Amino acid sequence: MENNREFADKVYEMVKQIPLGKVTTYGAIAEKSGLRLSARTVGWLMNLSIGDPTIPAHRVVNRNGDLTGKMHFPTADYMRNKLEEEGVEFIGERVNMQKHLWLID
DNA sequence: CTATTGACCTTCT
DNA sequence: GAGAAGGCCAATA
Repeated sequence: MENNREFADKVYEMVKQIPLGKVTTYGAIAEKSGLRLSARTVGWLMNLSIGDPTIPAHRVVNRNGDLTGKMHFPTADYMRNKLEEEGVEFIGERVNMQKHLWLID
């Protein structure tokens, strides 16, 4: 059935529900989706999400707050620029998780 | 169909 | 505290 699809669906749903000026982590999404040890798959789905304006993949960062997927974006500064534009504070090359880390309810 | 890689995270040594 | 390995899911060659 659509069991495997459920994971991707949940990931997309949560990413789409990320409030403006907030960022989340792959682990949080993976864990909330039921795949705690499969954070990598989240990234893969995000990669496929590129091209979908409904999925703000630029708001998804890793546990370190580093923009790991910036290289997969149109431009390396796209992610950083977009987040800054939304009001996200940056600490060097990392996002201020302590302030903008959004956890799923 | 098998093997390798990839936007990660956790745990052991 | 730092480093290395394992684990999961999916896509590509």
